[in-house]
Parts: sequence; structure tokens; C-alpha cells
Amino acid sequence: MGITLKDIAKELKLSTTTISKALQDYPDISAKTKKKVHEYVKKVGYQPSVQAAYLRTKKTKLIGLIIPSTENQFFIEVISGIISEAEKNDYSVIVTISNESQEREKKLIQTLLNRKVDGILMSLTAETVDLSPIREIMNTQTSLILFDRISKLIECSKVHIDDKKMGALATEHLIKKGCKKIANLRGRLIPQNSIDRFLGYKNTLEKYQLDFDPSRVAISQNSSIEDGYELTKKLFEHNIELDSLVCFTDPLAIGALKYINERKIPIPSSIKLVGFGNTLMGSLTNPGITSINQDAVLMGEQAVQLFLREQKDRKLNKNPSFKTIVLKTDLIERETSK
Amino acid sequence: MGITLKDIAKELKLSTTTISKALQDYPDISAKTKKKVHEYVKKVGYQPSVQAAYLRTKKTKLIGLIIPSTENQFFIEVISGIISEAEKNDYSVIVTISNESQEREKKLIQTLLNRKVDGILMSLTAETVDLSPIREIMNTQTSLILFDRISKLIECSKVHIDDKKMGALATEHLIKKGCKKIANLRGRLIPQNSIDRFLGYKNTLEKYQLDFDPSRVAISQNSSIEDGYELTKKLFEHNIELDSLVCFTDPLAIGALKYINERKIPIPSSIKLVGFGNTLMGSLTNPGITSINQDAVLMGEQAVQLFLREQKDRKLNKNPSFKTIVLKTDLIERETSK
DNA sequence: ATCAGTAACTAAATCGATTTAGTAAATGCG
DNA sequence: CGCATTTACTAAATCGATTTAGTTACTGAT
Repeated sequence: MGITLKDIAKELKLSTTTISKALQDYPDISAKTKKKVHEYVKKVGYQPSVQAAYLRTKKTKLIGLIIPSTENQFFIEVISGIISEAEKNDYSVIVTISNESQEREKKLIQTLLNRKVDGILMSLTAETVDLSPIREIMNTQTSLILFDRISKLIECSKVHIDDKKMGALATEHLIKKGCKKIANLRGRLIPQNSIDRFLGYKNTLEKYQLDFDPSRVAISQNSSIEDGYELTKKLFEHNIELDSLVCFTDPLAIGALKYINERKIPIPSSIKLVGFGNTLMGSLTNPGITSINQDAVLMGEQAVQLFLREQKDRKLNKNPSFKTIVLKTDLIERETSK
Repeated sequence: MGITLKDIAKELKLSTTTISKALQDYPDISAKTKKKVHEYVKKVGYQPSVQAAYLRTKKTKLIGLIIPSTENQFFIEVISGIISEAEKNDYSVIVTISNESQEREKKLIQTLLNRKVDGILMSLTAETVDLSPIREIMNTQTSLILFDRISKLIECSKVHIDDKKMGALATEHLIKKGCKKIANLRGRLIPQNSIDRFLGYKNTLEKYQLDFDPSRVAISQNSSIEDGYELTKKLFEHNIELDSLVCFTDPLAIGALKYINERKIPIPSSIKLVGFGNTLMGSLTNPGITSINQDAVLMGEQAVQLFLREQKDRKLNKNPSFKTIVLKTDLIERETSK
């Protein structure tokens, strides 16, 4: 079916070595020959076999991606950033979904390593405590880039958002709107983000001399819409005093809003709501949800850039140097807090 | 780094041939040897190199996926069906996004063919008229499976939903709720689905002796939320008489609802709305959008099943026989039509 | 004219599996 | 017992590229 180096060599009466070298711009091939080869290659549309090349180069030009869920649109936007940036650089992306399960995450890492992807870009699940499967990646030639849900305990390149600031921004916004009893819907304190967002929330309460009431904090297993709904329901059924709600993901906020709407609790007049992620879905609810903006597409692109950076290092046989990018964040005000 | 057949052969004092055959269960290897090999392989966790195997088998165990957009959650759900079903059968999925551009679609097909994926599962863009790049797939060893946005002009396996019935179901539902002036937001009549949905709509109007008024039909370029908003706005600004709206995708319906909410037009009392796809996003709006249910996850799974079926045929050196699966559909009633 | 040095190319090994064509030993049968 | 057959294994070619280690042919300096 496909044209091979051999075919080209025969046609141009040269050796496969020469063709290969010409295409790779080796200095010991004359300009004239290079030109001839390039012209012919373009004419017949030859494309080298990635798999055959792998045997020698150990490069698959594949990126493995592990996202924890598809329900949070934030990750979907990150994916599209990653895919488009990867494509620009001739990489293809194998997408996998851990569904917030540490077990599956471990398996997926194995699959991707076995595929010999050049790099794994991943966001941890909300239950990842055993970091050994992730550390294992570091023992291979495969690069590891963490995005959004990172861990400080793993030394690798990372992109994430200034989570502490996000937590603070959301809380401060509500305080300035006159709220005093700010409840919090968050995930378990496992990925670093949760911890930082929570610190941002708590520190800001202190800063404004509001007391922190643990009964106002509800903890979600998987940050889903359903969890948001159920937790909000519980808060109300337990008659917890609150005038506002900071939700650490947009799905949680959407779930909370669903309950609030169902119960016809006036929003924003008697309760205010802030989400995180500024997802399309959160902006389309009625009323629209005020949300902390995270540039998901940019995050995806930056993750790929970090990966490419590492590939360059490795090509020069240097140990890759790690870099952490912290993306800026801001608050988009909508009807749930006006 | 990784263990190779050679290593195992050396360790067990057998030839690589024997190891390879033992793992593939050839009849000319003794049961005793097979057992020994399997045990050792399990012990050391050997995994054959897919890329090396490709050179002889021409199988990459990769599926290429092309979806037209990430904005419509329907496709996201299809993706997760495809990924999970593929994984169960030891395939990995390269995900690409055509962004409703025929040009990009063409390029992506080339990339995937060059990657030598075993199959391409795709949903056409809303502007695909030139089918030659898609037909080209048929000339290769790569299987082609179309899902959702299919074309009757291409002979291959397909999964889609009974679009005519969907169009009819939505229209009939509104008629039974007393609507007489049913407007329609649809895409261009390019993928077969649009045509069929439109026929379902039109035929049902006739069936109930309501007249079809072309001015009530608004045509969207890319079935986006934005389009839904803008087209609905135009319908109202042009003072088109209507008491309800059938939107052929959920994003269109969400956009329409956004405008209706903004203008504070009472819904469902003065206007009713039906969407297509029954996406999570459409169910979470306020009011919730009545929508035609498409089992997106199942569609993804079935697409993979069709692909596996073809692979079996090809393995037996038979020309693959094509099969079309039409999924059932029903209507989920929510507040926009109650 | 001689020899080192360079320019431009190629032969052959290699990557890690699969598969074809064989070989040696064990077995079956009259 | 001798020959054909079966059993259980292996050597070597192969897939399509890359790369190391050469090999020519030519240039230029002495």
C-alpha cells in the first residue's frame, strides 16, 4: 500500500541510507541530492512509517492523556487545547478517562506506558493518594506533565491555577456583597488544589474577621452535579445557617443551583452562589452562575508546551528540567451573586 | 528498559520463535512449554511491543476518532462510550476534532491514515459535501465506521438514530400540547440526519393538517448555542408568528432558551421548546428542556462493536460486510413543554 | 607524483516482533 | 527392524525505518 524508503531509493537509484539522511538533512548529503529527494517525496506524498521509525528512535509521536471525568466541562476544554496544540507539533493524542478512580488511573498509566507514548499529561483523580504508579512514569523515558489537579509531592513539570487566590477571590467577592455566613462545597483534601482553594477560603474569612464554621463545609466525593445537589440539600435540611455558597467546581455549583431552584429559594437575594471554572454550562444556567475563570484551553496548550520543552531536553541527552506554570485567574460575575 | 522476546528466550533457553508462538497459542508448541512461558511472562510482566508487532501484522491496535465539535455534549458522551468499549478490547483511541470544518476533516483523515490506525470512527461535519477524502479510507486497510452524522452515499458500517422518527416525535409532542405554529431551528441539509429530521417535522405537520411555513424555518451554520440564540432572536425580531420551537440539537435549544429567558417570554405558557439529544446540559437549564433522547454512550459502544466486527472479517481475509444500526429514541418531557 | 583529507555516497547491522521453511527426535505401523 | 509420520522446536527472513562504519572518487598540498 504505502510507499517505503526502499521504493524511493529504487526509483531515484540511490540507497535507502541516502534517502533517509537526505530527509533528515544530514550534512554528508549534497544539496543537489537533497533537493531531488525532497521533490520526489513531495510528488508521491511519501510519509515515513512512525512505527518502523520507533524501533530505532524510540519516539512514537504520541501523547497520552488522562482526565478524571468528562462531566466537568473544564476538562473537555483542556482536552481541546491539548489536542490542537499537539496537532500543530505533529503529535497525536490518545485520550483516556480515569473516572475519578485511582485503580483505573493506575491501569491507564500502564496501558499508556506500554504504548510507549512520548509523554503522559494527566490530572489526578480526587482519590489519588498512592503516588507510586505516577512516580513509576519518572523511571521511564516517558515525560510526565501534571495539569490542574497536581501533587506537590511529585517532581515534574506542572500547569495549574493559583488555587489559593481562587478561593480567596470567591470568598472576598461574597463578603463584599455583604455575605457573612459563607458555606463551602469542596472535594476531599487530596489534590493540592482542594487544599489551596480551601486555604484561600479560610484565610479570607479570617482576614475579614468572620468566624469559620466547620458545619458549613460539605465534602463531595467526586465533585459531580449530583453531589452538589445532595450536599446542598443536606445543608438546608440540617438547617445550617448560611447566606451564600462557594463551590470549588462548576458541577458542584450547578447541582447546588438545581436544588436552590427546585426549592424556589430566591437567588441571589436570600442566597448567593459562586462556582469555579467558568464553564460554558455554568454560564448557561438560569440564573447564570458567578464563577472563577480558569483558562482551560490555555492550560491545555501550556501543558503541551511543557511537554515539548522536555522532549527538547531529552533530545540533547540532558536530564529534563522541570517548570511550573501558574495561570492567572479572575472572577466573572453573573446573576447568582448580583 | 523493557523486556523483549529475546530476553525471555535467553532466560528460558528457548528460541524467540517458540516464545512468540507459545504466546499466540500455536498448536506446534507443547502444553508444558506454553505453561512455562506464560508463567514467566506473567512473573516479569512482559508486554509485547505494539510498534514492533505492527511491522509484520499491520495492526496498530489504535482507533482514530473524528468528532465535529466538543460544544455539543452529545459527542462527549459518544466519546466516552467509544473509549471505554475500545479499552475493553485492547484498543486505544486517538481523538481528533474537526470543528465542523471540511478542510480540517480532510487533514485529520490523512493524519490518522498515516498513523495506520486500524479503524476510523467519525461523525461528519455540518459542511461535508465532498465525500472523496472519506471514500479514500475505503481504499486502505483501515475500517471506516460512521456514527450519528452519516451519509447514505458512503457504503460502510453505520450507527445512527432514527432521525425521521425523532423529527416526528418532537413535532407530534408539540401538536398534542396544542401548538399550531411550530418553528424549526436546524442545520444545513447536509448530513443525512438533518434531512431526515426535517422530513419527520414536515411530514408530521402534514399528517395533522397544519400548514408548513418556510419562514418559520431558521438555518444554522454550526448548530452552536450562539446560533440558537441569534436565530431565535431573528425569528422574534422579524415578528414571525410561532407558538413553539423544535431545535434539531440541544445546543440550538439552549441558545434559543437563553434568548427566551432574556426577553422574559413566558415559557412554556406562551412558547414551548423541544431540543434533540437529551444532553446533561439541556436538562440542567432553567426551565429544563424537553428533549429527544439519544443514547450517546450506547451509540459509541455500538460503533466500536461494528469496528470489531469488521476486524474479524478482515482477519479471515474476507471483504468486510457492512451493517447499519438504527438506535431507538424517545422523548423526555421537561418544563419547556409542560 | 604522492598522500592526506574531504565530499558524497552505500552496505550492513539494528530495533522487536512474526512467520516461513526447515530440522531433529520421538512415535506409529506393517 | 525400517520407513513414514508426527511432535516440538529453531534458524533465518522479514517488516520499514535509522545509524554505524565503511568505501569510493575527487581535491589540494607538498
